[in-house]
Amino acid sequence: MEEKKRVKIKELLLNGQIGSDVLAKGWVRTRRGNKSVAFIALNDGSTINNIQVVVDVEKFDENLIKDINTGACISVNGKLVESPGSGQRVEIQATSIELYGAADATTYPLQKKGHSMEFLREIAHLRPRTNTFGAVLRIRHAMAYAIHKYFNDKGFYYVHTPIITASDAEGAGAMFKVTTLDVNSLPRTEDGKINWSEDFFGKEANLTVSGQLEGELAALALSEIYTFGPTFRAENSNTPRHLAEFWMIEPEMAFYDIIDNMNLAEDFLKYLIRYALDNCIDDLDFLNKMYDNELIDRLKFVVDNHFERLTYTKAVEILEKVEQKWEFPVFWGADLQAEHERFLVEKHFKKPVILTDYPKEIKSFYMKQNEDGKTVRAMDVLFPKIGEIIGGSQREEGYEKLLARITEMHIPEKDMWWYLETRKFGTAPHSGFGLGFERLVLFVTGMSNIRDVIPFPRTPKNCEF
RNA sequence: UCCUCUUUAGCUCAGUUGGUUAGAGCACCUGACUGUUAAUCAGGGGGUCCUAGGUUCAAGUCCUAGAAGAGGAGCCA
Repeated sequence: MEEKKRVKIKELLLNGQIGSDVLAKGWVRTRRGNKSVAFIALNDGSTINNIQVVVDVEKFDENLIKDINTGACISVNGKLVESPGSGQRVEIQATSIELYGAADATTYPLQKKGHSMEFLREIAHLRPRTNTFGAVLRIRHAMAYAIHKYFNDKGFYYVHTPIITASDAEGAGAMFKVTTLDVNSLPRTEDGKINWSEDFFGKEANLTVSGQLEGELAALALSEIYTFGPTFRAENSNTPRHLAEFWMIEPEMAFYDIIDNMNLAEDFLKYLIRYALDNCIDDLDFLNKMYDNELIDRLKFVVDNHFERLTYTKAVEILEKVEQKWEFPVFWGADLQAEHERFLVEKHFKKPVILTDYPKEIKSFYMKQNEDGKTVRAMDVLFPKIGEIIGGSQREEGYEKLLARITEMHIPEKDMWWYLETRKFGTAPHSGFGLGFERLVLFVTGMSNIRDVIPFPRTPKNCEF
């Protein structure tokens, strides 16, 4: 007998030929019906849409049909026919069904009805089988693919920066220690401090908080590069926008000034959102209907409008003039708080905003200093709902100026020797930025909690699965 | 880390001023129904009221401590 090939449900629904014999495999979403006919909604993850399998009950073993309930995995042979019922174009008239795995209805935690996001987080091993997580995971994949495609098409090289690092220089946040020492009996030096020279790397090591500094090294050789990998922050942040383990995209470009950097960031974000609209519309329609009925309009709005660009100084002027009580005072030199950023994006400009030229005191040591001596060429891209989605800057390429900042900010020069050498030998103007991948997926899916756009969220007090 | 709220059936929740045997919808089980669309209809089973201690004749309900979850803030991406 000829072995039939499984066809994905997405393909069957899109291009399935009426009258053809087909083989479909997937997980049962629901089973409905009566004594003589059963309807099975089958999903294999290739699309948010289910295919309807119609079973003439009398032709099948009664016990087999009984076991085909929500969560079961089956293989279906049958004929693809036009559906007489409304709601679907085609359906499979089953001729034989193989049960791969039953799912005991009394203990299977997923129901046909919706569940709360909180409950689904407790069963993260099963939540990919829900419509919502299927949609989110497909969109997440599409965004990862589009990121690589965008940069590849522009001639950027994908550089793998280290995940374990000995430098703690960027100061982006608290780090996770990496060690093979026996924590119950740590080796000590004579003055009682931990003797890291006995550890695996012979010195203190941590999980990276950013690949930027290493990315700069590559950009000062390959011109245009990007990193895309996991990063780790040991901050005790309990918010819907923070994770202890998250993925970050960090392009770094030689010969780009701050304007080029902004142009790239805006074009990049619009490209990604447009890609989602062009390639994930079924999933977006579902999310738009179930969670956020302004989602698609908001995505289109971002694609169609210029991001508002203004300096920090100008933003402070606007905020100072506004008749509004702030929880945190606004004055030149203060870091802008969430309430201020939200006001600018959601009330004042009503569109994405790029703020530039922040006071140097509130920004990192590596940012290029302006001639005014007070500000640096930083840029933050602020989005509605999620706030800062991108942070970036033109980098300080002058050796003396960089060294002065490092000294001022009490960063150990000996740890930064390799970074400083790029300014000593063949330095070049260059720029870059960081995009939090989950923040992007959060915006594109309209989900409200970042724990629901990554398969296995790592947050304080949570490292299950 | 700070502030606020929440925790009762598998899930989502109600539970009055502290008072008899703890309530609903959905899910599940049984039955009915020859084309369903989160199918429908009838019946049934199902409880460590988050944990520990306390007040009281009596605690799901009041008090204290703790745990977990959520929202806001800070930190940031």
